[in-house]
Amino acid sequence: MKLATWNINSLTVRLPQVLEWLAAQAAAGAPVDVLALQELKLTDDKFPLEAFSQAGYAAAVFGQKTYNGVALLTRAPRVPQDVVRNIPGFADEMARVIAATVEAPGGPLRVVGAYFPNGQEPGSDKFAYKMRWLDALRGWLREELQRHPRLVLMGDFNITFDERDVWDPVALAGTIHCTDEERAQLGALTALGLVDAFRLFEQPPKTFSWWDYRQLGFQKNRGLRIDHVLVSEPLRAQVAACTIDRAPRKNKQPSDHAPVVLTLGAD
DNA sequence: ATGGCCATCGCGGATGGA
Repeated sequence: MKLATWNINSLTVRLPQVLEWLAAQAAAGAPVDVLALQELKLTDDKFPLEAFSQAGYAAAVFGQKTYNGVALLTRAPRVPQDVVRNIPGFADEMARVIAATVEAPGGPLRVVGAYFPNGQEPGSDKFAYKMRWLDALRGWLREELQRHPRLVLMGDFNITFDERDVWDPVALAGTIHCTDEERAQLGALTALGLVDAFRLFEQPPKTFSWWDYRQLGFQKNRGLRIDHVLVSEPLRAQVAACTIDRAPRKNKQPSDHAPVVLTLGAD
């Protein structure tokens, strides 16, 4: 079973690339079973349900005009069940979280797709919002993990774990995505019993999931690893692989993010 | 380097992203 997360920075612009990527995975013999999308930047009524349906996918959508917006795609015959939008009990104008249960080998899987706040700059109002949002996410996930021990949290976290995730850890020390406060929040999340699937495996150094559009960031591999897949402890033994697919970042009009892919074995 | 790039809204240039 294959799951993936991808911040596509406008589904209006990137729909053809998403369909093309899904088709390429299937053609390679390993179709994507669940895809979490972030930054749709469109409302639910503009979501291309029909196009995904023709590609063999059902969808749960939580859209928003201009900013944010998240969705979960599931390959037929799977459908997203028990869908939850945003963090229950946390009032939020922004569409950042969508959760659903999907069938999987070894039992149902709870999948949480999330677009974490950027935070802009330490000390800013947006940074304070990011911290509040992370507090609320953690509180909710603690309960969610009790209800659903087999849980995957994936998305654009907008936080690096450590200096391995940063192209220039010295120059970027203490800047947004790299602050101690953000990393402490990430640590608190993993302390709930969530594991960074990517680091369960030996990985090439300087593997990133995002590159700035400016200054030939991708060509020079000046990037960050800020998109993550976290799995709950009961799933750890099932994790067969976790990789970042740089190929779509080479497209003509790419998203600034690349998809992160998780492969789960039978058990 | 005051920024470079990209998407949105909307038709100029601000805002947000990371």
